[in-house]
Amino acid sequence: MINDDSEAKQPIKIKSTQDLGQLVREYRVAQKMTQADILGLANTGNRFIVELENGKPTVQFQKVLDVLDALGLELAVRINGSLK
Amino acid sequence: MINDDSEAKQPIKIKSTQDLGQLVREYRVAQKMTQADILGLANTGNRFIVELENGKPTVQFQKVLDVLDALGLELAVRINGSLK
DNA sequence: ATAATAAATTACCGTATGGTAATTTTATTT
DNA sequence: AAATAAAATTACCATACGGTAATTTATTAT
Repeated sequence: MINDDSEAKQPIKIKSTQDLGQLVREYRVAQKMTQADILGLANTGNRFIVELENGKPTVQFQKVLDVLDALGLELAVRINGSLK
Repeated sequence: MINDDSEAKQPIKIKSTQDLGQLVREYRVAQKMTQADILGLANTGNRFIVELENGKPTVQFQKVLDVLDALGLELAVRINGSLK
């Protein structure tokens, strides 16, 4: 491999629930966690994880926060384009 | 006033929907926008804005993105504590 | 290939979202 | 204080979220 530690450590912009789902899945997999692992930590059902990772637009905000937290991720709001 | 430009330009961590609502309201007011202004831009009803600003946990994710966008804000995900 | 593990789909269904629009309450302005 | 504007509340209600749990499909491992 060329670059062992290729995972970007910078914040990743979330423009859509698609972005969100993709990020969650990638990070979960990178962490070698299963969906079931998260179910327990985030207190949710399998349907939610699947729908979240598939980019469902209507997932509830707090539940997303729970899942992100279970993954060791956090959300931040910033001014458009700042820090690009 | 002691510090005229006191608004932090750094990303603001969102730990809860309370944080989110507070931030949205503060930023909206700072921008001298009314709730009604956002209704149009974000294609939503007054109920949503009120509930969002009041920290309702179950607001739908995509709608939140819409409102943030209308305010010129964006969401980012980062690793817990990175950039603290 | 088989077995085992993980992910996705589905049905059932109680509950809650959120739009609309009218009304009330609160805040701001003159 | 009156008037104006903004924010919040409410009722009505169609839509759909999301838990559970079983089933199916896909992926990984032996």
